[in-house]
Amino acid sequence: MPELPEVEIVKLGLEALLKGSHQILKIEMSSKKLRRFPSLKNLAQVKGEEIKGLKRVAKYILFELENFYMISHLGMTGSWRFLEEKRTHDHVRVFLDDGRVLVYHDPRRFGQFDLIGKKLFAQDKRFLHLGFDPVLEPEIDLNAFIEKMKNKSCTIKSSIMDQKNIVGVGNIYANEALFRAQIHPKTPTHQMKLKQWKTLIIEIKNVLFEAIQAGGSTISDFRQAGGSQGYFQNHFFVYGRENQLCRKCRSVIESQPIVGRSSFWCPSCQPYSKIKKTKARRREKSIRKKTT
DNA sequence: CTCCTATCCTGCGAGC
DNA sequence: TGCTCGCAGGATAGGA
Repeated sequence: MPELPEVEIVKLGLEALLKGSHQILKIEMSSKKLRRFPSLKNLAQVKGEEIKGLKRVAKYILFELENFYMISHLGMTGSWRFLEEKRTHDHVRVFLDDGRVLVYHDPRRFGQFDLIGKKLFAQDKRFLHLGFDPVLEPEIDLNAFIEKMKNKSCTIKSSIMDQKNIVGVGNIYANEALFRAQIHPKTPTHQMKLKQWKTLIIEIKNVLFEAIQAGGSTISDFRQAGGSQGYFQNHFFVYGRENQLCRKCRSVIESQPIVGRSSFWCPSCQPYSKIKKTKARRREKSIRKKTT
């Protein structure tokens, strides 16, 4: 479950391991399909190109080559390692001119590996409608942002996980940021007050920065580019803590899926009672009636 | 246009 | 012990 901090950590690790100039001799793909994979033509054309540098765009890692971008998205279980031996679920092998082989491993294959010509990059749908990056561009026009969000009926949790609004926040950090900002995850987006938005954006930045400092969060699969673990999972206030005591007020942490994703909150730090009856809540009630 | 749901995929752990 | 089943979730296609 790599989110912005984990992707940033992987990118920094790769950057360190790829210091100096490196040429790509060839790229081998496994026969199993990833969410995205390059055309045979691009795979052939990329031979001999040099890796000039790495960038993170949202949850994507971009290897800047001479004429291409090599695009990596870790999906749920993706990881990069320098390895010789073949393992199951190794899907991409990038052979470098110094003899090393950079291997992309991804059991669940939710990830992407792609090659795209630099000229086509600007119009690629994956990168066209991205929201602001809380780490790379921490200063935003708050009024314009709130204006964009004010008519949204969906929950605040899905709004901050929507890459069109803010990039890099996934399920874990959405839960954690909402706890820190003392906002219930089911709050309808249009009900958010100016002060709540200010606090929430600050807490999103805080939690992402702190997670990067801790080397990311290692939940089952995540590994840094060198294979080591992150430690931020030890600092979760709510994620995965259903029925445990709130670290701030000792109330019992609640959990329930919200738009299909597991969600956790403290009922007294993030009270639901403040929320007025809304379309969203009425709809939820009618769904409950149907299922009982 | 916006909103919302289903889908992809494998490993793991709970329950019997 | 060994089996089945449900869940984990980022992005996206397609339906309402």
